Amino acid sequence: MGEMSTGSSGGSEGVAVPKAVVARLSLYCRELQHLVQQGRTTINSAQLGKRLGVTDAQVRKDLAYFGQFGYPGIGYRCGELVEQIRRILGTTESWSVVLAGVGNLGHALLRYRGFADQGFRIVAAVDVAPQKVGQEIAGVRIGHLDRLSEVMQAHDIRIAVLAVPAPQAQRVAQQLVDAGIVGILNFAPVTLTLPEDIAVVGVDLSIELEQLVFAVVKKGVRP
Amino acid sequence: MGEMSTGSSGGSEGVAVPKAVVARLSLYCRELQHLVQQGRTTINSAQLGKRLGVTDAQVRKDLAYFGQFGYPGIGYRCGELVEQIRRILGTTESWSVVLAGVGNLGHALLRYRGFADQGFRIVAAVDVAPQKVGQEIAGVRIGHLDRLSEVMQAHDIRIAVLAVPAPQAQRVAQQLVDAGIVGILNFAPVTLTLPEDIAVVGVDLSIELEQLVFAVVKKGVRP
DNA sequence: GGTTGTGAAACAGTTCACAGCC
DNA sequence: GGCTGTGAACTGTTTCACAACC
Repeated sequence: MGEMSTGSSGGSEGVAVPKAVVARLSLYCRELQHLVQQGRTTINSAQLGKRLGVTDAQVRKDLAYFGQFGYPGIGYRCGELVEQIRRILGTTESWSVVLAGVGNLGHALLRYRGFADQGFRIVAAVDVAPQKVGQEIAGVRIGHLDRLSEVMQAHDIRIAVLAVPAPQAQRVAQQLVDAGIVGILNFAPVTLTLPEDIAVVGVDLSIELEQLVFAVVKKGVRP
Repeated sequence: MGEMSTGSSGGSEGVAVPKAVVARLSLYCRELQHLVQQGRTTINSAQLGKRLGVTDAQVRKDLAYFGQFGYPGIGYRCGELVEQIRRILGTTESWSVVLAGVGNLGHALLRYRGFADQGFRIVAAVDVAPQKVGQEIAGVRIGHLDRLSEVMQAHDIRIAVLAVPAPQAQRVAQQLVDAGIVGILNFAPVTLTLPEDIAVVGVDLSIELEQLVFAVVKKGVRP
């Protein structure tokens, strides 16, 4: 579990950044993009924080992990800060993504417009069902899982979205890793066991609902 | 907001429970359910923790917030602990859910089997598009957003899944609250502004990918 | 033997408050 | 005047380590 104490290799930042800070960075970025769309040019830490339910000091501290982006007496320039955060997150350039598993959810993810807006492009999909392989959905051709390596090399893909049924998830994840994938967004309701150098972010829709139910029950509500 | 009282057994919560603890509770529960399916009857904190990447002490401390569920020398009985955690989370009984917004994502959520497995039932859906209203998908009738109150009362619904486009999200969320919804699982990429007593859990698919990209870039990978 | 539950210690994250800057 | 960036203080969370128990 504990690694990367000596902040070397690749990343330009020395100190370890709390995971919670990175999560908030995405929220700041999203809110700032909305502000830019509305034509707003500057915002201060208190105003930005209030919109997201965090304190002004928190906003400043979070950003201070990565540099000095504000202007004393003014605040932050919205457009400029969006670019800086995108640079920090690594989303200034567009990322090519492969989708593994074109079921209900995979199908919806292929058509989801939100990804493109943030610089993500699902450029390929793979599945094992013969009736799906060869099809094209939202302009994306579905290949066979066994041809994964070819697909990945053809499109220079590094990260994958895993949307296969739970029983297949571990096996397919391993195939993704074998083919060279270094990051997986996992929608299957299982904990993947993979090499430490593979990044995994899990999204379990039922768990999100459970967390909501707990918050609701805490307030005294019952089904 | 909590007061301490209640003697010992019969677990009711007095102390504030960290959000992170509740999140892990869901993970424990999911893993335990898999274990039960495999026929396993007991597990100790170290084994359970290892599967999820947390320490044994963490597992025990998390559970200790809610009572004493383990057996010294043995560990935890899987089936029993699943029930206890479900009781804590409030998911022993089935929850009825309304889906607001039957686009790509909403469509997939209506068909998603994972919800039913965890005791969630999307029993109604609402939208505003005339060609969608009146349709039936996965056995769920789509009603008009304006008839929300009737739909909710008919099915005794407390919580909602919000899957409308970003520009409509705040307005529709307000309508949900006005109709009596007390918890919202929000898939729209916006921060909702709602009364404090409304529970909101946000899932932004692009943000999840951003977090994955950051983790990958940290390791030295580039698109 | 093995394992839990839990105070105490250690660590991490957040808030405070103010110097410095515009 | 307004606001950021940041060390120091504080709060919350995780880990340690051991008595109690099976």
